[in-house]
Formats: sequence, C-alpha cells, structure tokens
Amino acid sequence: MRIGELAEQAGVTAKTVRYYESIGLLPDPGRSPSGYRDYDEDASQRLRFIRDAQAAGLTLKESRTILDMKAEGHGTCQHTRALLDRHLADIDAQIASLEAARAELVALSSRADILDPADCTDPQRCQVVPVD
Amino acid sequence: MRIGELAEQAGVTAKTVRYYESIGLLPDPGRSPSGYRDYDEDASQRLRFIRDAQAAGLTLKESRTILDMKAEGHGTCQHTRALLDRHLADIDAQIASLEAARAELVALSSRADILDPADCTDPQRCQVVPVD
DNA sequence: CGCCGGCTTCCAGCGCACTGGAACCTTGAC
DNA sequence: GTCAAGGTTCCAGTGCGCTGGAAGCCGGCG
Repeated sequence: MRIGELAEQAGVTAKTVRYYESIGLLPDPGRSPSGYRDYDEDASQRLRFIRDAQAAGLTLKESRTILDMKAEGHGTCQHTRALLDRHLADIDAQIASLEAARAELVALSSRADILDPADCTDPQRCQVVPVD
Repeated sequence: MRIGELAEQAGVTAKTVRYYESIGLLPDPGRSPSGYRDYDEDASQRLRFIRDAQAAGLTLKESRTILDMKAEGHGTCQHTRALLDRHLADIDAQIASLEAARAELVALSSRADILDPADCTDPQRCQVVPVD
C-alpha cells in the first residue's frame, strides 16, 4: 500500500510516517518503480504499536527500543526486562492519574447538570470562559 | 509556605511553579516582606489538579480553562459543558489506549519470563539493545 | 562575621514531535 | 492532453513545557 493509505489506517499523516522513517522508527520501505513508498501489513502493525505506546506515554525513542528488542529476540535479558517493567509501572501510575482526573471532571460535569440552567440564556456570560 | 515546599508537595520544581505563574496558570501569590512568594493550601490543590490533568493529557491551557470555569462558576453553560465532556471522551480513549499498550507490554514481559534465561549470561548480548 | 542554601528576576536555549512550504514527479480520471 | 490528487526531497519553523545560567538578595547556623 502507499503512504497515504498506511497513514490513514493508523490515524496519522503521511508527513508523520516520513518523519518516523527519518528517525529510524519505521524501516525503509520498498519502493515502486516510480519511487513511491510501498508498505505491507507489518508496517501497519508496527505503526499502530507506536501509536498505542505513545498514548501510553512512551517516547518514540522508547518505542523504538522495544520494537528493536522484539525484533532481535532479546526479551530474556535482565535490563530489557527491567525496561519493560519500568514502563509497566509508569503506565499503571498513568492510568491511576487518568482516573483521578476523570473523577475530577465527572464531578465538575455533574455539578454542571445540577446547577440552574437559566444561567445559560445569556450568550455574553458564556463568553467569559475562553474555549480555544 | 515558600515555593520550594509547594513544589515538593506537588512533585515539581520551583522553576516549574514560576513558569506556571508566568503563563497565568497559577495566580500571583502573596509575598513575604523580603519578596519571597508565599503560598497557601489552595495553591497546592490547584497545582495538584494541574498535574493530574496533565497526566490525563490535557494541555496547560486546557487546565487553565477548566480552573477558570470552576472559579467563575460557569459550569452550566453549554459550551463549557461540552468542553468537559470532550475531555472526558479523550480521557476514556486514552485509558483504553493505555490498557492496550499495557497488554502489549505484559505479553512481551511474560515472554521474557518463559524464554531461556541462559541467554542472559553473556553481558555482551544484553548490550545489543540500547536502553537510553 | 562569614557562609550556604534557598529565594529573586530575566533571558536564552532545548528536546520532542511534528508541520509547512517550495519545487518537482506520477497516476488515474475525464 | 490536461488536471487534480497524491507522491517525492529538503529545510526551516512551530508549540509545548520546561530548563539552565547569570547575577544578586535573604535567613539562619557556627
């Protein structure tokens, strides 16, 4: 598949895909005779893993380390194991934080439900809080 | 309390606190006669909310919007409500992503458990994967 | 009294992850 | 043939969230 299709599948832009390639996060793909990049399902999976990992707070560099690990089969080594476990701990901490923030927002939101909706009639008042 | 104590309570640096103040995220605190910033419990809470919100993927600007909202009591307005709900949706999506990434890492980690630990005896081999 | 850690301001720079834009080429539909 | 959509390279710029460092002031201890 071409870069646009790949990018859409993973929910990124073609620019981002080229950027990932430039920093070595995605391997150089094959090229069509005309010079277009040509991707397979592997690339798509790899890209999706990167997105997930990134959502989990890993940097691109860290994602790369893990992907390299996977590729080289060095899963048994102490320090790679430690790296994984550290990230797991990070992720768990992040999930906890997210849930705390979520609770905070839910509280705010339900307070919005209860309070007098009459306050909302004046568009001027709503402008007070800048949304951008 | 002084800036160092506040910072430590929230797990940030004093520099960060001053930076937050400079972008209007924290209100100007009172000052001691000698010019030192003087914080109360409110500031500490606000700072902790910011950290939580940030962990949830909100930008500092968005945190500010929400805090302003809270302060001004404009919780009932349609668009502030929408803002909150949008963030809630974001957070839920992020939790899902985190859990996917978590599963992925757990799988890698447990694979590390199962595989032959004999591979780990040679320190050279472990160097193959750069950790930083 | 000196000293040191912590505070003050101000300004510059940095790392990450893109993003925009110029200039040009390819593909496929009409 | 021509036209738009989408591909190519390369380089510079952007936004976020800090961070470092200089130069100097305050408070408490020995």
